[in-house]
Amino acid sequence: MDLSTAIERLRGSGERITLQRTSILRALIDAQRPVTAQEVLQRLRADGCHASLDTVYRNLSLLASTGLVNQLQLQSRASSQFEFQGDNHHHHAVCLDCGRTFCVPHCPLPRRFAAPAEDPGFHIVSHALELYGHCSGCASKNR
Amino acid sequence: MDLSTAIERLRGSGERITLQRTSILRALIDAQRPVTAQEVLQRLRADGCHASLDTVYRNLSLLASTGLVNQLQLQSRASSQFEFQGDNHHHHAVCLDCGRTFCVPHCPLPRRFAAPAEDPGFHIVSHALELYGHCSGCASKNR
DNA sequence: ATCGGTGCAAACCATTTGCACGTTA
DNA sequence: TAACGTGCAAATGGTTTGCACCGAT
Repeated sequence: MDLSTAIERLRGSGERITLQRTSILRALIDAQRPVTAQEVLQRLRADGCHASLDTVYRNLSLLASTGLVNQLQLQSRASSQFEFQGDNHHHHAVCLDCGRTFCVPHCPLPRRFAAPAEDPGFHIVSHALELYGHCSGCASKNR
Repeated sequence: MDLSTAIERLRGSGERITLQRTSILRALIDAQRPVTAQEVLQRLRADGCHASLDTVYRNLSLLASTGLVNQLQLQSRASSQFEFQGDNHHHHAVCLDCGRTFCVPHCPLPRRFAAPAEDPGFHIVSHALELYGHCSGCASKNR
């Protein structure tokens, strides 16, 4: 999905299209990987768009509720990361050294997956898989 | 693994055995599922053990660094959850309504799993899988 | 013109930390 | 008794919120 499609979708759900909203979407699309709210703000500034951190949060949250953006809560990282939600289901690999997050297209989950033993009636609606390790950049630095 | 084994392991790595530490371990073992630091504190109080929240955090963090405790960061939940780390690898199912976390013994990951396309040299050391959905208790309430 | 969006500052809340005192080994 | 652990209170840092002004429709 590209920027203008995303904007049309937003407009379709009755939201106003502001400079900040457009820029935040563009920043996420440009990033190509999950980024923090702070990183979004920096990208906006670099882009010449004035916005405050609270506006970034407010909009990321709005975008997440429309499904255009996906919010990740990763282990051992203080702040959440946000990514533009293309239409493709995927997972993430997180570098334990630099905290950078990469996308992993493959999903190992079968259609039907075991329910928790303690609650066989648990109804699964979604899932998240994170791989933790060391990216090649950090691995070479540590050697 | 039981409480005394865990304590021996702690002692083995040169840590002092305090009343608080023992009680926190016991609370986690009793809980049988991941709980927040606050819940641990409540369990200590119910157990008649005086401790402050900071001590709970300090010890959970210490226990996590020794591997006796596993710290989970789940989506859409403000605070992290902690669980006693038995020797068994497992995953978690989180109820989107009540926030309760259940353990899922089965792991769908093959030994060798795809690396991120963007970084083929990424070295995976661990992973986490969370299933999100509705537990049977909440599902029946919502009906 | 209206109503939602934004910026600012202040509030919140989980978690962390400094320091003096208590406790384990 | 020598470290280390704990409690208290204060700091921290990401995120949220109240309110007055601004801008999109």
